[in-house]
Amino acid sequence: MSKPDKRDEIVRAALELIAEHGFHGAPMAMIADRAGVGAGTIYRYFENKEVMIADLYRDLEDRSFPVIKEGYEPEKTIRERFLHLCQALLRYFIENPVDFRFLEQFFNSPYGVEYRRDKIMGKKEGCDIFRELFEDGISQKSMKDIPLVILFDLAFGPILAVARDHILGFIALDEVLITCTVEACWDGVRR
Amino acid sequence: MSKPDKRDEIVRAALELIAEHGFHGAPMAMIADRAGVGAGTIYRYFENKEVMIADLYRDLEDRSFPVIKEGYEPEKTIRERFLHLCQALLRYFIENPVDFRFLEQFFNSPYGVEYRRDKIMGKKEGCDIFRELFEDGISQKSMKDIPLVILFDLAFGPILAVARDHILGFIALDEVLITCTVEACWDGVRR
DNA sequence: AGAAAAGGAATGAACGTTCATTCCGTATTG
DNA sequence: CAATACGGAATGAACGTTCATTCCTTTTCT
Repeated sequence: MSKPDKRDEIVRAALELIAEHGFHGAPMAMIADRAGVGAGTIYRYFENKEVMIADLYRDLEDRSFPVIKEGYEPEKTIRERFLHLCQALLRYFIENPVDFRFLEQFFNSPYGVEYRRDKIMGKKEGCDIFRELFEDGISQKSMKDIPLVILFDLAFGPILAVARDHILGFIALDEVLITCTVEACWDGVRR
Repeated sequence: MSKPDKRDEIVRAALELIAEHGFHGAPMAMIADRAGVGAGTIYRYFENKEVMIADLYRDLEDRSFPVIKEGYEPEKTIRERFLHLCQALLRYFIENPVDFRFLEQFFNSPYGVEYRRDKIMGKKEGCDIFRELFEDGISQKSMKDIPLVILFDLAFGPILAVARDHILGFIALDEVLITCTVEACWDGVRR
């Protein structure tokens, strides 16, 4: 394929560098360099760095959500759905470390925090499969009856921590450890 | 105005600004300003910004560890010790949001990652109460027999996530919710 | 008075962004 | 068909800003 679009090259380079060095450690000049384009070219595709980061995130959502939802069967039990989703999430992170590191940077930045605020406080709709699952879990009394946000933290806190430690090389996750971790998360949220 | 040492003022100002805006959003000039000192004065107390950040972290450890260990009784059961420690930790974060936000920034930065690498990979000794507790927990078969790092993530992942959400205003933690959260963490790590 | 501490303007490096210019594929002309 | 004109895409040197750090003057302390 002759056409790795310039934009695609920029997106790839930006994701890599931001994942590796954070927003402030990834100057536009360096991104342009790695993408093999001129510094000014980036501004033909993105209004400025801030907008570029937001677009990077949107692209990433569009790529990752379908993968994570793949094979999800809403008819199964709460427990099975939970395990499936958490495993899919953890696997996605392990297989796409650049995406994971970028997400960490994003959600630790002011933009990410604001994004989350909008989502929690109503407005936005996102990967609502999770929300539905947890609401079902509570009303069917298979999960603890505590605020949704805390339930999320109990489930995703460990997933994110474990993914980070794997990617940083502090542990080597295999199938067995993934299963252990996800089941331990279930122990945390189950009633 | 006898006491508040210049150094203390600088530390306070730096902690606040870094907690609020991150390392890159807290220029030395702004720190000097808030501390009520000249820009050059900072360099009489800290060799440079990097060293200052490391010192800030060490100061913070010295202040927080004693508070968290307070009232810890090594004779009690694993479960009781775990609950005590996690509650103390979560309470400390809630009562010292500036410290918490600084720690988040620190551990998301290259320095923090390197610090953690040293600690996990042997060399350093830190708040070893936790390590001891978890090793006891495994050998006494009251905790899951999985790698220590994962056990840490299962316990602290949710604690940190919940503390963050509280400080960002996404939930309002009270005594009841703190207890719920910590007990859910126990459900995650217990055998 | 002399030494130590504090101050803040000066410095130079690094950054995001701009813009005059170049490049290149396509349309137009003779 | 060859030569020329055109226009949007791409470029990267240059700009203005911001930052950490230095340096020299002023203030404070003994």
